[in-house]
Amino acid sequence: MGRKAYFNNEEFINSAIKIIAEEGLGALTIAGLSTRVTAPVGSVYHRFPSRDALIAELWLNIIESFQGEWLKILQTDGLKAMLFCMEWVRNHPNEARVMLLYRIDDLTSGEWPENLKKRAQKLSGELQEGVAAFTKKQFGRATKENIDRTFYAIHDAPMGILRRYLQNNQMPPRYVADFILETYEAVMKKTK
Amino acid sequence: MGRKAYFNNEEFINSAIKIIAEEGLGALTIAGLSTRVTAPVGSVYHRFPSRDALIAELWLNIIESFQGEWLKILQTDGLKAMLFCMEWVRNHPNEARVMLLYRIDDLTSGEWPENLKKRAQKLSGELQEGVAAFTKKQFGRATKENIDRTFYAIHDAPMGILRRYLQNNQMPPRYVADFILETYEAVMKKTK
DNA sequence: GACATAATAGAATATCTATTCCAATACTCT
DNA sequence: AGAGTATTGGAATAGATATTCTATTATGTC
Repeated sequence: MGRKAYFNNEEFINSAIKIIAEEGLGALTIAGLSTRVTAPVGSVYHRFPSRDALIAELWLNIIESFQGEWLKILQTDGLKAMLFCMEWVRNHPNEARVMLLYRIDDLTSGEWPENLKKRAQKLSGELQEGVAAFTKKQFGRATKENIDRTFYAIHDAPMGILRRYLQNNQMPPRYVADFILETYEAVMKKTK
Repeated sequence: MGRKAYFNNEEFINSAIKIIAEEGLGALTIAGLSTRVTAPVGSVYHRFPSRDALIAELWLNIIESFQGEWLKILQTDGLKAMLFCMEWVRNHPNEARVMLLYRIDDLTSGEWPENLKKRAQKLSGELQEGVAAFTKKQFGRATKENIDRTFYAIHDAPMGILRRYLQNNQMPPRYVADFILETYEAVMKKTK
């Protein structure tokens, strides 16, 4: 039933990620994306209702991929979760640039399709829960301050420094791991 | 000689900062800015050669203001410099949002006017020097790793967590100071 | 092989907003 | 007062690009 597809969603998503990572969000035009994939614009709109939806989709893909692994590791080991941030950035430079250098609020403007909203909510919920659970395990009680403390140690601080390298189109040096490790140990001591 | 000005550059700059901080970069249109200031668009273009130039100008104003004080403090005390980040964000919420949530590369697209380029270069140079000098004072030698370490402790880590609150339109709680303080002490011990 | 349909093709359209441009004003200086 | 000019005022223009729309082309089914 119907013609066979030459292209597939992933091609468009991945090319779009590359464009944003390499040339910035402004460089992501539907015409440009089509050219890059050697597809007609119609084939983009055949798959994605709008540019915003395409961007939301790629954003969710990235976050789901990162956060899924990260939370799994976090269930057993905070230290590893923190170091995983660094490895992930090194292994997914394009995705990392999109995730760290842009905020979703600025990537898209209009309303999101319902199904994407759901995915976003799910991600947000899982994040909250995962970090809260780890905080409780670590400190006994998951107060707001303790949760913030945890989030700082395993996410904000590592991502803060990694962002700087990505901004300058550099690969984070290995020794960055020392910094965030020392932070983790200092900030996550028990009995806080 | 000539008509007296109703408006002044600062009005436009400050309103533009507010617009970006409150509604995002995309909401900053020349027509919208004019409306907000109750000025005609001609008066914007009378002062700024282009939207990009206006944005570059407001960006430089913010960075100069922040970095100037910050580096001065850094000359004498790293701990205070780090805490200053936090106070500055609390005291300049709009400017902080622009500085922390956007990167200048994405704010503007075209070439900058020559004079703005100069200002940007000056800022960049002063930053390098200031941090290198402090690193040398702290660790004896300003190796690349030590400079990165310093930068992490007094800038990346604090800004990393502050960014998260700004993203959620929240004021960073006071206890954030504890986190970054503990980080500083752990990461900046001598003899590294 | 004809039909139904999924997908490609890409030209035409619609929209948004930066920028231009030309008057109209109000101020200073002589 | 008149000349010269900086500035306001805002309508008109231009350019970019997201989106629509109407073929056209394959593919599976009967």
